[in-house]
Amino acid sequence: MAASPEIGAGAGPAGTRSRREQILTVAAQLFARHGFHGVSIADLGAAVGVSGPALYRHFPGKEALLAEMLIGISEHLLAGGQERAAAADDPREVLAALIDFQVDFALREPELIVVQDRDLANLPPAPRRRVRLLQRTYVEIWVDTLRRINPELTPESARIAAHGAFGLLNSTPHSGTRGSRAEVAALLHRMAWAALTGLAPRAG
Amino acid sequence: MAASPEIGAGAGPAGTRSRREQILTVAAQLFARHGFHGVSIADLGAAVGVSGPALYRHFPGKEALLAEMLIGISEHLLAGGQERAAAADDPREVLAALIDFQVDFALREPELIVVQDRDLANLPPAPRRRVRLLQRTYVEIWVDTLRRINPELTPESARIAAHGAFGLLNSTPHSGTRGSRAEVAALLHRMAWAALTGLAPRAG
DNA sequence: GCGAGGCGTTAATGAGCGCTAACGTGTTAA
DNA sequence: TTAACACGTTAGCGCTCATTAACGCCTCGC
Repeated sequence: MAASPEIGAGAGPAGTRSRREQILTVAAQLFARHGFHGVSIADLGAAVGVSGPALYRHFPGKEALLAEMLIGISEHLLAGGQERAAAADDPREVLAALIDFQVDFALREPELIVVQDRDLANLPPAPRRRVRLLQRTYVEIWVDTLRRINPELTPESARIAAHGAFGLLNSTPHSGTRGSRAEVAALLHRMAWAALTGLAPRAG
Repeated sequence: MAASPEIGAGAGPAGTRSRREQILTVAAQLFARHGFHGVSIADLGAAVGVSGPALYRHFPGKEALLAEMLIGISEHLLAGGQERAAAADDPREVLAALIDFQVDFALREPELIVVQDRDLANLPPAPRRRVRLLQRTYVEIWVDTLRRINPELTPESARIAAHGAFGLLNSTPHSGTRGSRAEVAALLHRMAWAALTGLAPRAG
């Protein structure tokens, strides 16, 4: 229900904030369940209590709505990643903070996780490039951190490992999140940590 | 390019095999790139060199095509999982074989991985239930194996861990698979192994 | 030789969709 | 008071799409 206040808070008069965010939140849920093409403008309007074309008072079009959503997600993740990367010197501390951040996001906003990688292809070229750039930059934070921990790791391997960690941490939409939030978070954190630090050549 | 011969080889006269499989293979690629609703029957026909409604000679409809594809994937995975589970007594051996099997599939057929979890929602209720059941059964193989290795693991945790491992191993479509097939496979295998066996309470 | 059926074609139908147009209403500011 | 504007409404346009209809080959078994 409650989205992070940062995400999707674009420019605009103060009075429109609420409705815009309501639409974005509901759109994320519907897109996550039925896919971008599986949700019509009419569905979207009905879900927020208005009907159909009223959405054009808030967004120039359906694709623009998706664009704002996905760009908001990527910017949020990148900002969080940069913040964590700058907050500590020890790369192992940074990695732990990055994992915490990602698992927290994945548990709090599973719909956004789903939409982000499923409907990226439905974006017009310009915003798609923007999202891809933001995502790449975010991944690079993880890659750099991994290679500071283990300098023998090639960039290729580090990138594959980072994507693997995202897949692991972003598996929350698949497992239903029945257990207690904190327990699931701890479990996923330990798994990701083991997966990423198990990369170092074994001592034994 | 080359799909596992088992997948999608349904019943039918020998002469139709080739075309049906060609359609299924091409459909997987297009669905993976553009999503089920983003690919029209005309696109699909064009991609195999025929035009439009010719597909109705081989499938009763677009959704039926998707159904056959997804059911084929789930059956293939389940069969492979059952085979590995029966091939060894030591649960650690079984787990290693399961990981091998999954990573091999994920590297060989990344499009199927993508379509399976993205377009499950576009299936009619009946085949969707079937796919879900097959998937659940496959997951249970992993859950059982994990709990045989570590009896203190609760079913809930084991299920979350299994889904996490799938997310990790199925991350291949995101990382582009540039490196050598064998190296990537080894890396993902080590990560999954570390993530899943790191669940045991540490000895130290 | 010939009927049956596998496999393809083009044309048409009907539904759903994104989006625009035209219009109504309440609040706000000069 | 009234003009501007934010925010809704319903109709309708134009397009795409899945599906069906009607028809034409080519290749068999007889």
